[in-house]
Amino acid sequence: MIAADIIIILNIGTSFLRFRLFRLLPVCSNPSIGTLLLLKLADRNLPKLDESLLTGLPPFSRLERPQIREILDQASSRRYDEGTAVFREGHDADRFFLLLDGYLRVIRTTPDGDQIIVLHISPGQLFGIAPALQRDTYPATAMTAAESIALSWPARLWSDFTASYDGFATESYKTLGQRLGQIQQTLTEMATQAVEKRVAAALLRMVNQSGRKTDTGIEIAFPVTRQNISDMTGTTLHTVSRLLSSWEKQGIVESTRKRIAVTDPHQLVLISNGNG
Amino acid sequence: MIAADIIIILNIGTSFLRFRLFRLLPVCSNPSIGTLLLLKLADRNLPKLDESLLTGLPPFSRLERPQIREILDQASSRRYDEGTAVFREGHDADRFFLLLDGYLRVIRTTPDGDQIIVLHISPGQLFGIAPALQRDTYPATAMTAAESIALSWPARLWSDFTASYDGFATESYKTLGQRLGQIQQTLTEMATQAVEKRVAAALLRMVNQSGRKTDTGIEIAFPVTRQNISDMTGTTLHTVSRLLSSWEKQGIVESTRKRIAVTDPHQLVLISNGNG
DNA sequence: CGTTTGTTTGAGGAGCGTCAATAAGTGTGG
DNA sequence: CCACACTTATTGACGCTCCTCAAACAAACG
Repeated sequence: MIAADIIIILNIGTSFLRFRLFRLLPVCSNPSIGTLLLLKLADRNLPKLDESLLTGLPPFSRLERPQIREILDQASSRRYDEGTAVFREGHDADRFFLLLDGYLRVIRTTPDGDQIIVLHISPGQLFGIAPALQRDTYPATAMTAAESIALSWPARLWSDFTASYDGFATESYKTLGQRLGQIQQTLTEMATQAVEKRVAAALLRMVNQSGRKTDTGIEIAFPVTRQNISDMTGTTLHTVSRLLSSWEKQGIVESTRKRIAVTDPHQLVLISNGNG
Repeated sequence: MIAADIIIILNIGTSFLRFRLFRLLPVCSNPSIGTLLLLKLADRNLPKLDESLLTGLPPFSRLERPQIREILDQASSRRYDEGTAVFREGHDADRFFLLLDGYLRVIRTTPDGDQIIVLHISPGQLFGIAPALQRDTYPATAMTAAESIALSWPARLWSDFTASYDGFATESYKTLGQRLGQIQQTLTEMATQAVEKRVAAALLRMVNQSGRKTDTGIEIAFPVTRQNISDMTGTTLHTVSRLLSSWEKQGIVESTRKRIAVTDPHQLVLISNGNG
């Protein structure tokens, strides 16, 4: 599979690569050696980015190709290794971003060092849109959960974009609204549900947002540690480990180091609803 | 004091009343018999609402009087008794609102009946701005914590407002951003801090947002029950009651039924920071 | 003056965090 | 290729917070 990808890429060249990356975006991204090669290219901005990169995405869906061309010409693209920060809480919010490939965690840190994961960002989503909310600093840190590539624009372009491009503002605020709803959802869970339900719900959320099928079940498409899950649910890695062990014995999940697959999602839904 | 208010109102008539309500808005609203009388008037829409009602408020601060006149002419005003819902979670988001006087709680309810208070809304703030985020239903319930009065407009006007009035969109999204930040703050607290700190922080937030000075300390300007506080902090009314009792013995707070005053805010800050 | 709503306080126990020790997997350098 | 450091995961023992259950009291309200 991987070998085939490489050969195709080398033979057909960059135009196919662009198509391939584009094709991957709307569905769940499946980073392979193929896309990673493209990432290297995009990293240097060598090939002009293709319009098809953005055509399917909500903020740009109503735009014509020339407009998308304008937008892309003003974008910088960059690759980030796993575990690096795209921007940090409190820093000047001078750019806004679009995740092309990979996965991000949005993280807040407390004064005494505890951190919690507020939400995850999947390919195709805008992030770091503090400028849209008239903030001059980012309210949270964006950290890559896997190797990622993102476009970015200077913050001052936000007002140009919303003014010039029909539907850009509309669609952007729509995703913002969804994100707000999601955080509220997490908040109520955190406040009312027992740890077991919260962990089950967190797993389900990741699986729904970025699950990919394997032969035995659905696996989360980016590396996750027990510690990560405890940061999402406000508990400790020990408790998460115990829960996962017990679920593995019951045949609900399978997991190895940094990899978790859900084999019986239905059962997990039952647990998250309290009928465990 | 109250008697004086009534006399003044009856003598001077409605034009002064409007001024009075306006004057109260930018600072902390101090609902008295005087404003309540006005509320009755506004309730029936009898006197045309005065432009000065909106002049000081962020979303309208950059507008000229004729523009504000236009906006007001399209508004409905209504009074709500304490404990009634302005709108409910899941209902059609057909209007957006501005709180003129009173206090609101934004509440989410879980399937099994638990509810949590996501945030409070103070006079002068927009709320129910689901239309701005392209939502067709409200994501939460808005319930009055005290007798309140609010203006509202049909959702379809939102796009008109943002298009026609300079700074309206900017300022609205700014408050939205602040609100998002506040929810994230609450989320991290909920996930990382012990109950005692969360309750202390919740008290401080209410005091900062809507505290009014009394001779012994600063009191929260709207009715709050132990149950309410437990809904904000994800605990039980019993635990809150125990905490308040203990703080009262230490001289940090004073409280009677539905009324809480903080007499030693500094001490409360220490507790919320973990140096209790 | 009875009813409703809000508050206080106690007793008991479970959930889950803390402490601790070990093991398994991963990457690095010689 | 092995030795070593480091990260991640597992599991047990212990005990403190804080929830649950229960009962009585106080304030508001018609």
